[in-house]
Formats: sequence, C-alpha cells, structure tokens
Amino acid sequence: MTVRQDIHNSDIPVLCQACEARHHGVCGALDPNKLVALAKTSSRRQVDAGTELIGDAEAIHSYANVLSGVVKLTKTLSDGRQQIVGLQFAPDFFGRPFRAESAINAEAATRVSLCSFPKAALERIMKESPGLQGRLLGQTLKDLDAAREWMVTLGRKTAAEKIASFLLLIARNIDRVSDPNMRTAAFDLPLTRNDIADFLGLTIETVSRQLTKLRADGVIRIENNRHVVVVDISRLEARAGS
Amino acid sequence: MTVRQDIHNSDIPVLCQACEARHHGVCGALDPNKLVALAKTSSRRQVDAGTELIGDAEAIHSYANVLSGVVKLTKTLSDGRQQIVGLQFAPDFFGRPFRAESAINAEAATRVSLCSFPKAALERIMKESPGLQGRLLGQTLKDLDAAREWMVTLGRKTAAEKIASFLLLIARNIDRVSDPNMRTAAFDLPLTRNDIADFLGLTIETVSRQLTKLRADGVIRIENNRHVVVVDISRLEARAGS
DNA sequence: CGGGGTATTGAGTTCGTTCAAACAAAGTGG
DNA sequence: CCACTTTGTTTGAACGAACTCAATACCCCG
Repeated sequence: MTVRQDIHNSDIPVLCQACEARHHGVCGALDPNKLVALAKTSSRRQVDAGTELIGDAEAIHSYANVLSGVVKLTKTLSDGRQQIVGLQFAPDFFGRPFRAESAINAEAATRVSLCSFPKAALERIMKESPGLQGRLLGQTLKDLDAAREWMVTLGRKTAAEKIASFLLLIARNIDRVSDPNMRTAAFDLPLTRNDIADFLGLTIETVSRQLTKLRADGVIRIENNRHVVVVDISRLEARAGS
Repeated sequence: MTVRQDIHNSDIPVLCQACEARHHGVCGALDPNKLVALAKTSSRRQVDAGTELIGDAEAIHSYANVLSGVVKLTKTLSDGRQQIVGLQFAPDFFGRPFRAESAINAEAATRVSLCSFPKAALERIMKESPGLQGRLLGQTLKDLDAAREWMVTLGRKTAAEKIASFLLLIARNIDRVSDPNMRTAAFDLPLTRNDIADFLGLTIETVSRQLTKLRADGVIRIENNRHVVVVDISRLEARAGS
C-alpha cells in the first residue's frame, strides 16, 4: 500500500496514516494535533494467540485498538466454568474507561496486532476532545448491542442455531459479508472448538457434532479443522433462527 | 417528604427537586440552567404493567428516567421465542442514543413511573454539556457490564443457579441489599413466572419447580405467589454459583 | 515416524423440556 | 351470590437435546 503524501497527511503521525482505526475507530474523532499527542504515547505491538491482555481483577493500565486478529473477552466462575462475553475485531477499541478494575479477562484468540496507549493519556485527551467521548460511547453502544444479541442466542437458541449464528458472526466480521448478494464466504476460524463452546454455552463435543452435521448437509465445507467455506450463506441464515 | 427551601434548591425545577435521578442518574451532570431547559420539555407519567414503551423497529421519540418500577427490555425471534436482555430499575436511564431505530422492545414489567423527554431536547443539551455525555457513557457501561454478567448466567449456569442469581439480582435492586451484613431480604417479584423464564432462558415449569425447591429447602418463603422472603442471603449466594 | 495437542465419534445418562392436568385467584355476568 | 371464564401457577409423567465419559482419529511439528 502506498501512503498518500499530500499536505493533509503530512500532519498525521506516520504510525496512524495507514491505520484503519483513524477512519472507523475512536481515533477518527481527533484532529491532527490531538492525534500527534496520543500517537507519542502509543505503541504498536503484535502478540501471539493465548496472550493475556487484561487480567480479571487486575488494574487496567492501557487501552488499545485492535488492528488485526481477534480478542476474546471472558468471564470465569469460581469452579472454572468459562463464558466468552465478547469478541473484538479490527478496528474495535477495547479497555474499560472509568474503572480501576476490570471484571473481565481479555485474551488474544489469534495472533493480534494492537495499538495501545496508556489509560492516563487517553483520559486526558478525552477531556479536551468531546468527540472522542462520543466515539467511545458509540463503541460501547455497539458492544452492548452485540452482547444483547448474543444473550438471545445463549438463552433461546438450540445448539444447531447457535453454531449457525456463530459462523454468520465470524463470516460478517472476518470475511466482511455485509453485502446481501454475496452468496458464499470463506475464512479461518479465529477460535478453537473449546473457545467456540465457551462462546456458545455448549460443550466441545456438541460443537463438533453440529459442525459435522452442517458439513454432512452440505451447508459448509471444513478444511484442516480451521478453514471454513460457507457454500450458501442464505442456507446458513435459515438455520440461525433469526 | 418535605422539600428543602434553601437558596440553592430555589433554582431547581420543582419537578426535579425530589427526583432520585438528579443525584444518581443522568440529570446529575446538569447545572440548574440546563436542568430548567430540560425540565421544560420533560413530563412525568405513570404507566401500568404491560405497557409497551419502545417497540421493536419503531422510531425512537424519547428517552426516559425510570423513577420507580421495573422496565424489561426484550428481544424476540421470528418464531416467537423471547429473551429479556435487560432490566432497568430506578434511577436508570433508558433509550437508545444515536440511532433512529431500536432493535429491542421496552415494556413496563410493573407499574412504572417515568420522567421522559424528547430525543431532540436531550441531544441538544448533550452537545452543550459534556458531563451529560459522560453520564450517558457511564449508564451504557453499567448496562454492558450487566449484560455480560448475565451472559455467564445464561450460558454456563444450571437452572437452580439461574434462579438463585435472579433472586439475588432482584434483592440487590429492589430491596437494595448491598450491605453485606444484611442477612435477609424481602420483596415483591417484579416479573411473572413467564418473564422470569424469558429472562433466564428457561421454561415456566422449570422456574416454578426450582422456586418450589428453594422453598422446600427453607432458603426462601413465598407468599401470594409474588412476595418473596429470603431467609438467609448467604445461603442463596452459595447456590448462585458466583 | 512418533508424540502431543486438538478434534471427532460413540454409548449411556441427565437435566430441562414437553405435554397434560389440576389448582388458585380474580374477574364477569346472570 | 354463585357458576363460569380467564389468567397465572404448580405438579406429574414421559421424552429428548445436550452432557458426560471414553475411545479413536487427525494434524502439525520436531
């Protein structure tokens, strides 16, 4: 990708010029001055799948934009039962404003690249840029909508419908099938069977059986356990129980 | 309750003086001038249980503070299966900023009194009062935390644990048992068995059986189907599966 | 080729559901 | 005032979807 060199971009920190978050993420609310200030304290990094980003009941030191990969947010009961309560895809923002402690655990589900900045820096800039607070509210509302949507899936859908809903969620976020005339999709699953089970409130065996059933029915193909080809998206939607 | 007549309160609209939302709710962010402006367009009203406040896919015309009673937020699948995705207690704010359409349905679960204001008025004042946006973000984060907490309940808890978690939620919000040395609680259930089932992702029969079991085990007493006395809160907590 | 993590498949069980009936409280109207 | 509906709740018996436990298969990587 070539970086545009016109006069406007010259004010934008190099780090941010090609960043998706600058257009659709929280950084889009910032003028060049603020962006420079934030970029000074921010740092990009790549982490492997399985890296813990925010520990449950740990102090929160930083916020981050997800630039690529998938971050899973989990909660765990005292006896070890686990539930994934959210997935963050690029260019989502994550972190917990206005709270010293996090009630959830954030972990890289895949290899993830992040742009993170210290809590203090973001909160200072937030005071000066009301637009940033609005973006943050927007992100939070989006997360809330997603959480409530998933509550329906968890509380009222069958195992078969849960799996179909999950595959659609991934297809829409990884393969970006918002286009309704797109008939097919293909992607690598960002989650293991164990993660999928923890996301859907099922066991790994049930997840496996339902995937096998979708494959046997010709709705999907699975290659190497992780790569999924959705043969016909509308057939998958029909099984997701809208 | 007597209204204080000192010089400060004289600037506060009569409607707001005794209002809980002015201290803990979104209105707390407003100075007297802004409060007067908002109060001019706002109106109090009481509605009966079952009244629809926001229809799914309907345009949103107003926001509201819940002053008393309980509002349930529901989502419905195309075949009629329903899930309650949130409960709003006083002095919660509800309504959906930045979106013309609501994806959820809001209905009074009990008799509810509301202080509602038109969408446009709130959004205008929000531009002028950055503190209000912060409060709104705070309310949204609170809702998000509650939703994620409930996702764990829906996805990973047994029917018995779901019922215990539900009773604790109600006890904490209706009877305000935040005090940890409070050993007992009593309240009227704000939801029917049907609502409880829709909140917990269960059937009414399972809800009824689990309540009967808690009663048989001496953890709770039930009077007139609606009034619940929690004999020992810590025993209920032990059954909620933290 | 072997080994370790991950995924699939099978058999039996359990928890919550479904279907059905009885019960209770609160109207409604003759 | 009492039969009769209506609505909400409880209880029972049988069923089934998802779980548990156990064995087998797959895939990557050294």
